[in-house]
Amino acid sequence: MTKKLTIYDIARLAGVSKSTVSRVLTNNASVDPATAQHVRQVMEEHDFVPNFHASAIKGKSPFIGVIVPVLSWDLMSDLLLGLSRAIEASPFEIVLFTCNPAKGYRDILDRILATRMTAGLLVVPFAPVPTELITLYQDGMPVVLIDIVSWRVDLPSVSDDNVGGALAAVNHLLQLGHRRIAYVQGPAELPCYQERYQGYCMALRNAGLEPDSRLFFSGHDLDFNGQAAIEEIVKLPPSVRPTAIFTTSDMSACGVLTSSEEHGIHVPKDLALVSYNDMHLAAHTRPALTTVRQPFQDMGRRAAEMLLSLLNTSDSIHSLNIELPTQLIIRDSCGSSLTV
Amino acid sequence: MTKKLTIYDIARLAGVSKSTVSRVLTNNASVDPATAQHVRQVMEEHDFVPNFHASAIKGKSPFIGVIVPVLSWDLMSDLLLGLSRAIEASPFEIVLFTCNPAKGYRDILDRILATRMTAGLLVVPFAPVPTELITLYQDGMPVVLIDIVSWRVDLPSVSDDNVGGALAAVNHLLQLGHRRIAYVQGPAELPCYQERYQGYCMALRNAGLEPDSRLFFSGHDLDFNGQAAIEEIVKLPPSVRPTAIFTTSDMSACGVLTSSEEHGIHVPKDLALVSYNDMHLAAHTRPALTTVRQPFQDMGRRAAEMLLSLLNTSDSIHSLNIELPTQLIIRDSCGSSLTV
DNA sequence: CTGAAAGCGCTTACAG
DNA sequence: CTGAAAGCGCTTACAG
Repeated sequence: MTKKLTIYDIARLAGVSKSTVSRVLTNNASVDPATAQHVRQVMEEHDFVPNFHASAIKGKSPFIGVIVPVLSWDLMSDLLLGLSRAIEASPFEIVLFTCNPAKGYRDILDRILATRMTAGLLVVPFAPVPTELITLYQDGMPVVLIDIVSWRVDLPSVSDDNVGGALAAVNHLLQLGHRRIAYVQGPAELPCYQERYQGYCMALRNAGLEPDSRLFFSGHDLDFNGQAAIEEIVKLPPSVRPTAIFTTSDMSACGVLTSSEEHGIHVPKDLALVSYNDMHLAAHTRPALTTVRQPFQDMGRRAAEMLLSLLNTSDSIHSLNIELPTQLIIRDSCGSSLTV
Repeated sequence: MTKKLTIYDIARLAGVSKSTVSRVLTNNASVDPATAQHVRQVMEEHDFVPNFHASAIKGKSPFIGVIVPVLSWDLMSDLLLGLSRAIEASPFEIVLFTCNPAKGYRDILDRILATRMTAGLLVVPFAPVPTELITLYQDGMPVVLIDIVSWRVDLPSVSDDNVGGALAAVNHLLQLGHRRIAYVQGPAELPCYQERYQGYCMALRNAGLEPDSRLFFSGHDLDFNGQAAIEEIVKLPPSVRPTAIFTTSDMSACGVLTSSEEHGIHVPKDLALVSYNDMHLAAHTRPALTTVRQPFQDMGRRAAEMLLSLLNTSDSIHSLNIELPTQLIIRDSCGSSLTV
């Protein structure tokens, strides 16, 4: 194994002291531009890369911690993709922590806190943000939340516009002439669903309509939700039966599709459907889903950029909160092309 | 910020020297069981976690590097999931490197090599395994390949059974009575496709059939592939036209589905379809795909376990190669339930 | 089995 | 602007 060079070797080769080499490495102290240039060249020639761990022990860590819940959701990869692209271009590396939602992130935060392992943290919270994280932030560790659930907390964050997304979705159905639009959501305790419901109500009211509680469906199991909604809907008297349905997640939409098929209900002819997420599968269901695209890749990128800037400026910027717009992707399930 | 404890503090609290504390930390030297127990208890009481970076500078790194190509493929998350579960239970953390396939992994490997940043490496190769990696391994850095492309190289690896998977897929179609089975694959230079083709041929020959070159389709763009195959197939004279099609990736199957629909070809009635991968969307297309499930989560887990054991035994185990079985998931696209 | 001491590769006041 | 020196928190021969 080729002997590893140290700053001492570089110092010797460049004819300076290792203090100077270290200074050009951290470039936070004044070094004569000419010597700096020379040192840099020597490092280049010898493919010198400083030992991360040695730097980290006194200086700052070269790692950015990324804490995500379930990796098995395809949109999580989009998020990781966006964020890793942004970090790739920086001198930092990504340390990935997956968090068993059941266990919570206390363990992980303790470890990070105790070991000063990371310079900053990018976290995708899946439960109310724990006070440990806030403490950590107040103590000087830069943290940026990628908040897809919309937990409100006084920390820098990137989120997406749930109200606006739902508004656009329901407006689209209204424009197609639908008046009775059912609403299906996941666990009611999650703020993102509350916000999407707000958007739904707002759209209806703007059109002079009132939400009908018989058309409201909520439940924990997304997969199952949509199916359950259809089971209820078919029992409704024709006069109150919806002609359209807004599912606040694509998994629910899949349930709606499955169950509709079983009941001989044709989507979109008999029932128009607009969904939420734009998971990869949304383009491949039959009919393909008209759905609100959440900008996960962008959210990842923006969050990483925010963290990187927090890392660069020693003065702690006050809590930034960026909310990214969503986009309605029109495919086949809403029957846009049909006359309703 | 609560003052960080060091082994010196623990030593003082436990009434021993920091050498002893360090020894129980690394537990690779003889320490009196009673004192070890006592020290451990003191650490426990004070929530002591050693500084990773400090350990890493002399001892071994607490990081396992994971190098993956595109994160945007949903099965990649399954892989990460399996591997992170296994590593979670260990004292190691995951450092994630995403590799722009265009750039290749030379840069990354150089960095890892130069900085001794990781104790071991889990890599998902997307291009022929570079010699740097082999050198790294020979120089003592444990490496395990998660080889979904089936690059053959003398390194510990976990892969899946391409020949067997294809064999099962085509056998299933043969059992349903199909005699003319088309074959669609991705880039021919990838060994995994060559192996799947072997399985395809093997199944046909076992049934006394010969592969027909007019039913062979290969191309780089998976998405497009399936569509292109259908375009060709419809031009074929009825006598040679296939009654079934085996696509070696789910993306191609999506293309087949789309294009079939356009041509009024009903899957599975007019054309039975068996695919490969079992991506998440496979269950949600219409018809849902009968497809060969690749055991990505298991592959991740097994690879991590192998690496962990490599990390524990100082004597380098000779190149282990595990090949995991695939499983044919029967859904609707093959028309199992129909009489052909 | 255990301490005192030297050292890992880097950073950072402290002088100049 | 730059060196010599002390130090980060841990590990590991070296004695005992």
